[in-house]
Amino acid sequence: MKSTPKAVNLAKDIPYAARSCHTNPSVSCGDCRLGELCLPIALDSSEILRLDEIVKRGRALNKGDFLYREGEEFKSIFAIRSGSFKTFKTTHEGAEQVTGLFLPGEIMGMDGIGSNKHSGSAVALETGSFCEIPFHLLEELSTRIPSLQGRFFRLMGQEIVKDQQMLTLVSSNAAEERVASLLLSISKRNHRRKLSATHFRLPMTRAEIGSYLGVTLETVSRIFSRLQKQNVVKVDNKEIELVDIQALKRIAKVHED
Amino acid sequence: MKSTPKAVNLAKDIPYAARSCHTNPSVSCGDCRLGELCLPIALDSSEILRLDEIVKRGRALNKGDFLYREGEEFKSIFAIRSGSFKTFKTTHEGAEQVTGLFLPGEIMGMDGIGSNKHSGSAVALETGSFCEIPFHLLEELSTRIPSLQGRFFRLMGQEIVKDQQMLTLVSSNAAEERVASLLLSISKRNHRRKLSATHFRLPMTRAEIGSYLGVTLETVSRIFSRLQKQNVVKVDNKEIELVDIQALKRIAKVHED
DNA sequence: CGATAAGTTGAACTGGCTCAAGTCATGTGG
DNA sequence: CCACATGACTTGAGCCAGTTCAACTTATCG
Repeated sequence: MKSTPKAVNLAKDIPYAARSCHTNPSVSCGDCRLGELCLPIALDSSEILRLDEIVKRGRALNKGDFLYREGEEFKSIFAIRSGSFKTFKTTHEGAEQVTGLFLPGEIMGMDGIGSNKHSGSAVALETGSFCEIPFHLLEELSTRIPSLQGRFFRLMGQEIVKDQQMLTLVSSNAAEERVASLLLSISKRNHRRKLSATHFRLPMTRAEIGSYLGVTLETVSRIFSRLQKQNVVKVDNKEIELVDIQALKRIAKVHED
Repeated sequence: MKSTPKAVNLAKDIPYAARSCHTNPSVSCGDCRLGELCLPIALDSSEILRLDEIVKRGRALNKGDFLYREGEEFKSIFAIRSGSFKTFKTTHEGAEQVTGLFLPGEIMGMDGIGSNKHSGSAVALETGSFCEIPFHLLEELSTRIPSLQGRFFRLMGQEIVKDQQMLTLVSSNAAEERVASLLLSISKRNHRRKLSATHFRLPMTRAEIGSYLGVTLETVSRIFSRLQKQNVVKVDNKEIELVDIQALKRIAKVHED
C-alpha cells in the first residue's frame, strides 16, 4: 500500500525557507526541523509519509487556550510545534498544580492513554501551534510500522523517567536546587533546538514555576534575586541569562552532563 | 501460526489448588489469578498462550535482592507475582531516594524503556517472586497482537499518571496528607487483589516511607502516632489497621472513589 | 541471647510559608 | 496614545511545620 504523495507535492511547491520553518503550519513531518526530537526520528522516509497522513498539522492557539481539559475523553496526543504549554491539575481546594512544561518538539497528552481520559489540562502559555495525532490511528499504524511502535514506547518511557526525576527533585531537594534545576532543564532543551542555552525567556510566571516546583511564588522570586546577587544568573523579569552555568550546576547538585 | 500447547498441558497436569495459587512458580499467565491486573487482561486465550511463551516465569528472590540496578542495560520488564518491591535512585550525596512501591500484579522496569538503561534500581522488600518478560520479545509480539500493544501502551500511560499523582502529592500536600494517601493507596491495591483493605503489613520501613513521601522518618513516625491517637488507624510497628477510612480520606483530601 | 537495625519521642532550630505593602509591566478602552 | 486598571513581581517581618539531633525503647535475626 503506497501512501499518497499529497504531502510531498505540497512540500515541493513551497520555497525552502518556508518549508524549513517549523512555525509554518503546512510543513509536513518529513520537512519539519523538529522531526529529530519528535515522532519521526527512527522512521525511514516512506514511513514518515504514512505518519504524515494521520497527523493534523499546524493548528494555532493563543495564550490561555486549552489543548485539552482534565477529565475530557482522550483522543489524541499533541506535538508542540511552536510556543510553550503547561499541564496542570486542579486540586481539591481548587488550586492549580502545574505538572509539566512543554516546549517545541515535545509530546503532550500521554496522561490520557492509561484511562482514556486526560488526567490533567493543557494550556498555551503564549501564542503557539501544534500537530494533533489521533491516538487510535497512531496505534493502528504502530502495529504496521514496528519502528513507530518502538519510537512511541521509548517516548512514553522518557516521559516516565522525566516524571520520576521531577518527583525526586521535589521530594528531596531544597528550593534553590529546584529552581536551578529548572533553569538548567530549559537551557538544555533550548540547546537541543539549536537555541541559546544561556539566554531565554521564562514561559511561566513565578506562581506557575512555584507550583511546578512545590514552593511559593515568593520563594521563587527571592531565589532569583539571590542567584542574581551571586552573579550566577541575570534576571530581568522573565528574561533570563545564565551567567555561570558551572555554579548553577553546583547549586542544582548536578554532576553529570 | 499456532502456538505451542506446552503451557496448557503443563497447567492441565497441575491440581487446581496449585494452579490457582499465584505463588506457584509454574503457573502460566492464563491460570495466574493476577492476570486480570497484569498484562494478559485484554488478550484472548490464544494470545495469552503466545504471551506465555516469552515469559520467564516465577523466579524467586529474598529480601534485599536486586531485580535490576541503576544504570544497568534495560532488557526486561518484570511482573510482580508475590512479595513487594521498591524502586529507588541514589542521589548525588549518596542518599537513597525511593521512587516507587510495587505489589503483586504490578509491572516494574518501565523506567528503562526510554533510554535502554534503568534509571533506578529495584529491590525486594521481602521474599517474593516475579515473571520476567524480555522487552524485545514483547515489542515483537506486540506488533503481531494489536491488543497486546494496546495493553502495554495503556500500562505505560497508567505509570505516567501514577508518577504525576505522586508528584502532585509530594509538591502540594502536607506531610499528614501524604502519609494518609499512601495508606489509602496500599489499601486500594490490596482490595483489588481481594485482600483486606483495612488490615495489612507495611512493606517499607519508616525511613523508606519518608524518602518516598519526601519527609523524614521521624515525621512519619509522629504522624502514625498522631493518627492512632485520633483513632483513625491502629499502628503496631508495621502492622496497620485502618479504623476510620472516611476520616483518613478527609485527611488525605480525597473526595472521589 | 546479644547485637544491630528499626521505631518512638522530646526539644531546639530553621527554611520556607504567610501576610502585607509596596513597585513594575502589560494591555485595554477612552 | 495616554491613563488607569489589573496582574506580575519584589521585599520585609513574623511564624510554624517539619527538620535535626539526641536519647531511649522495641524488634529482628544470626
